Amino acid sequence: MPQPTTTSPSAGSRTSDPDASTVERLLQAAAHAFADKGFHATTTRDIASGAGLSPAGVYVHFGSKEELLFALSRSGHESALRLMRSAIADGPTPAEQLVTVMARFTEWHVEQYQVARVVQYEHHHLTPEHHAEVLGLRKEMDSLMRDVLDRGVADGTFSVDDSADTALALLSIVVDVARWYSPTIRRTPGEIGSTNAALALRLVGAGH
Amino acid sequence: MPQPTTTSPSAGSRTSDPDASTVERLLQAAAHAFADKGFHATTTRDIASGAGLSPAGVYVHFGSKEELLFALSRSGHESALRLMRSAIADGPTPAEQLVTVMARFTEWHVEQYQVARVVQYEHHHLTPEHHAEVLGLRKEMDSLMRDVLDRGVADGTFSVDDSADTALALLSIVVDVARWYSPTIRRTPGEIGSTNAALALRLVGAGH
DNA sequence: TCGGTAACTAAGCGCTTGCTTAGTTTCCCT
DNA sequence: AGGGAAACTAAGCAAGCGCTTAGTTACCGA
Repeated sequence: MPQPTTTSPSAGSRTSDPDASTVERLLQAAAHAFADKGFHATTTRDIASGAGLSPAGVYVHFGSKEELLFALSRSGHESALRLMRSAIADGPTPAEQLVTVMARFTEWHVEQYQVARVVQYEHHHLTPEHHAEVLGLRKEMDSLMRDVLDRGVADGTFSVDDSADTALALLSIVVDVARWYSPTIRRTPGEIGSTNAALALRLVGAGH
Repeated sequence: MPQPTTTSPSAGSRTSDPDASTVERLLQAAAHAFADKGFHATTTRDIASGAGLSPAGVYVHFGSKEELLFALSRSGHESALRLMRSAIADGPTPAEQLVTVMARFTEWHVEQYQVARVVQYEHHHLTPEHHAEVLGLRKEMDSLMRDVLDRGVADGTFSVDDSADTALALLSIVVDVARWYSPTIRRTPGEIGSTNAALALRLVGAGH
C-alpha cells in the first residue's frame, strides 16, 4: 500500500515531502528530527510519524536508528566533500579557490542546515566502526582546505603563520553556521556565503 | 554519612573530585557526562555514580536532571561573561582588548572544555524559561564583542565591512574550540589562545 | 540526652524506549 | 489465476528511563 487512497496511518506531524520515496521520506524526517533535538532525544516514533509510517515501518528500510544516522551522516559528508572538491576545481588560482570553497560550502550549510547540523554535531553518536569511517571523510575536508592555503602561500598570494591553524579557523567559521543559522534569519545563503568568503581573504592576508 | 569510612555505595566510575562537596561533585559529574555524550544520552544514574552517590542521591540537591543542566549552563555563561568583561577592562586600546578577549576566552574553552561544550551546545535542551534566561547572557556576549570592534573602527585601528558579521566570525572561531578540542591534543591553552588572537587581528585588518 | 533535621540509600513505580512478531495488503511475474 | 515477495501495520515485549517513597544514619543545637 504505497499510496493509500484515503488517510495515512498517522495523520499527525509529517515533516517530509509526501511525494518522495519511503526511504527518502525517512531520511528527511530523521534529518529534521536529529537537527532539531539531537540523536538521543529523537525517538523512532518521531521519525516514523514524520515519514507518515507506523513505528514498525522504519525497520522495513533501516535496521536501527543508528543505521539511519549513519546513512544520513555518510551521504552528508560525501556531498560536502564533493562540493568542496568541485569548488576547488573551478578556481584557477588559490585565491579564487578559497573564495569559491568558502562561499559554496557556507551556502550548503545554510540551505541544507538540517543535514549540516547532523554532519557536524551528531557524528559522535555513531558506532565506533561507522564513526571511524566518517572521521576519514572529515580529515579529507581538512586537508582539502589546508592544501588551498599551502598553494596560496607557495605562489605568494597568501601569507599565513600556520596553514593548519588557519584552515581550522576557516572551517570553524563555516561549520559554526550550522550552529547559529535559523530559517527565521532574513539573510540569504548567497549573502552569508560571500560574507564568509570575504572574511577568509582577510584571514589569509590576501586583502591588503 | 558524608565521608564513609570503608567503601562508597557505587565503587564504579567516579568522574569527579572525591574531596569536593556533594553539590560540586554532582556538577562536575554532570559536566563530564553532558560534554561527553550530550544531555539526553546521559542518565541520572550516570551522574549519580559519577558523583559517588546512589541514583536517588541526586534529588536531594537538584529537583531534576534539567535543573542540573540549568545550574551548569547559567554559571558557565556567567563565568564566561565575567571573563570577557575583565579582559576588555584590562586592555587600554581596542586592539589590545580584542587580543586579550580572544586569547583568554579561547583559553577558557580549552581549560574548561567540558563546561564550554555544555554552554555552547546543550542550552537548547533547557526548558523554555531557562533557555530564555540563558539566551540573554549569550546576546550580551555578542554585543561585548561587537562593541570592541565598533570602538576599533571608530578610532581607525580596525577596518571591517560589518561589525556584526565579523563579531560572529570571531566568536565562531572561539566557540568552535569546544567542538574540536580534545585533551589528547598536545597544544597548550596559551598556544591556542595566542593563535586565535593573531587570527583575530588579521580578521579586523589590524595587521595591515 | 535527646528530638529535629538534613543527607543519604534500597526498592521500585509508571512510563517510554528501540525493536520484534505475527499477520495483512498489494503488486508482479508466470 | 494464483503463488511469492515486498511493504506495511497492530500489538506488544523487555529493558531502561526519570523520579518517588519509605526508611536509615549521622550530626547538631538546646
